[in-house]
Amino acid sequence: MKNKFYITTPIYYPNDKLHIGHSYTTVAADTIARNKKQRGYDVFFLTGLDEHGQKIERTAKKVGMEPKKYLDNIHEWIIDLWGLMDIKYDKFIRTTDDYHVKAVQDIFKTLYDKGEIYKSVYKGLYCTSCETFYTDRQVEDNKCPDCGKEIEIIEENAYFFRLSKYQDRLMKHIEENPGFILPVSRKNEMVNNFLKPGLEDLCVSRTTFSWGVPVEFDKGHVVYVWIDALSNYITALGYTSGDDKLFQKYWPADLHLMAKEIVRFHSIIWPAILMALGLPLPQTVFGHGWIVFDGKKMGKSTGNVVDPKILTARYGVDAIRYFLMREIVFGQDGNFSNEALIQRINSDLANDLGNLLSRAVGMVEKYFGGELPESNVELPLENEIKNYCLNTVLKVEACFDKYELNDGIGEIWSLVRRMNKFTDEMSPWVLVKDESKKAELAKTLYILAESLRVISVLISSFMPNTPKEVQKQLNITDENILTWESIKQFGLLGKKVSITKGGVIFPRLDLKKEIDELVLLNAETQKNTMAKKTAKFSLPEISIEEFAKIEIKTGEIIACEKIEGSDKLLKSQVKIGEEVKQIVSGIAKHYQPEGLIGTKVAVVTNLKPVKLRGVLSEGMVLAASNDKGELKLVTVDMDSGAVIK
RNA sequence: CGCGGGGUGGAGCAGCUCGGUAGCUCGUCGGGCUCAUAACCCGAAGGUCGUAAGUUCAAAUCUUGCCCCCGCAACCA
Repeated sequence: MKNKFYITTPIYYPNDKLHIGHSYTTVAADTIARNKKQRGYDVFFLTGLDEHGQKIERTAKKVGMEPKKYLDNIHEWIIDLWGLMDIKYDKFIRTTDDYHVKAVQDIFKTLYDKGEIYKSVYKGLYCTSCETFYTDRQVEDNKCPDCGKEIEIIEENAYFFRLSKYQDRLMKHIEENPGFILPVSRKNEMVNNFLKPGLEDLCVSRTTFSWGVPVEFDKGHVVYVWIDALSNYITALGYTSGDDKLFQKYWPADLHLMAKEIVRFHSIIWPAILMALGLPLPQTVFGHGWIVFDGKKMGKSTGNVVDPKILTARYGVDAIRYFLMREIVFGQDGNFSNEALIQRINSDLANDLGNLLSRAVGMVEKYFGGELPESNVELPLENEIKNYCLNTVLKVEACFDKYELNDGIGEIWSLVRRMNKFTDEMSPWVLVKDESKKAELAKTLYILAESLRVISVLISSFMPNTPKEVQKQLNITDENILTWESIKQFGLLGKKVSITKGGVIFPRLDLKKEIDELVLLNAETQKNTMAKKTAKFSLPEISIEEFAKIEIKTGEIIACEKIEGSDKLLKSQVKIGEEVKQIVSGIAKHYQPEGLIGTKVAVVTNLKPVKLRGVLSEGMVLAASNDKGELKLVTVDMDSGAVIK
């Protein structure tokens, strides 16, 4: 009986655009899944989309689409991305899928019937933007501790989950199962920050929006994200549906993989829900780190968004997957930079691996016309190499089991280097000159070829395509010697090896040239997507009457200064005809205050005044900005006070 | 005291949970080789592990204080 292995990524929330971080999680999960599969586990790999909630509802509205339509577009885009990244999931769940909706309703009802969920009146501080309630202690100055916006006091009927009840059991479980939350630093964080201060019951329904799973027995209530999204891990397996074979087989999950910011939900709330349902808990919740770009968090405003589609198109999926899994210590924050990517490709893939294949195959062809004869001599180094290969396989297994992916790859690459060294130690180009050393020569090349067989299998979980090319050049067709078990034996490659020299698998890249190209490509794509986006998601039409409500006039800036404590805001006095208005604008990064004096700009004059950073603003200065973060004020060569229509 | 991450040879990082010879990749310098993708192999230089104090026979690793960098969050009318 094979062991099963159930692995999940979070279901991503497509409110904002997905970025390389999501690819990172998914690639990591795919790599682990492939490795387990290779090693004979019966693997089930789940990923998907979290499609409910107020933010989705709003975003869809903003772009003038039905939520479902909006989500369908995104869904398509992601399926395409995962295809490009060679992600082989077993199931893709969407929380809008019928079976999920039904199962969530069942779960909610069950918990309610069991008394795990109770109805109560919530009177509390609520942030509409974050869709979150906060306690008195968390809120300061009437501002949301998370987003800083105004907090409203809301009183609503809502359902609560008895989270507090599970405090002790959770604590006990975490202490007794050291592998439950990984890495360990994250476990400590959970215990110290959340469990020790004490858990409060959790509000699990909402009446403030409707885009979600309705609570069947109480119209107007919608199941909130905790139960809706987290339970995807069991509903995807058919939990509560008529057919729960998959659930019986695969639950509990062996690994919930995610980025560190959502470890809390998975290590506290989710287990408590499972306890309430009387279900076993997942084996491991693993929180990996974030990817930063050139030391800075990536973002649209900084123009450093890494587009996985561009990168895979240019360098191939394998190179990108290799880089992500190799460069970043799994579990910690890591850096992504174009330089590092190119250097990795050059040194590891081209120089070490590609070159090893190239020189080995090249010599078989050059010295033996592509057909390696059988050789029975034993080389002094043979045993050492054999053991090196075997040990590497075992070490890689251990690394994968501890989810130390980058270390695992490191082990494989020391084998690659060992083989390059072996080549030098044997110096086949010297042996070839001595007719009596023919057998040693043949054996040397055989060992090289055999080690490449082992390497090709070792790398296949994170590089799905390269092994095929290696195996093609070595003419390996027998699937039996490409299994994980088979590489625990050295010498399975047929005694007579024939090779087919192929192309260079990883060409060396010109660092400077590539960096320039990438910057260009990135800028272009961003422009394109931006153009597409505005075309697709333009604002709804308005009537001339509506437009007429906006009063725009020319105004002359007569004074301007920076606002203390803000790096973006300028405060200007603008003369509009006879009147002077004070206007605050977010242009400090683009203009020096002194330079603006005398500038004639377009001003919206009938905007409702507001306070920004405590400073009154009585209008809006118009400016044009593009996706590169450039900004230019709209200037008008007319007397101040002229009406713009 | 908003939250979080981090300060280790020129660069990027590992090691820290469970104290005990400071390790890896890149770069630099010198050498070797010529099968190979100007690649490969060997050797060398280079670190008081941010700082101060404490615990200890022993601290990069544990404790405490301080300094510095970064990300998030906020203002964009």
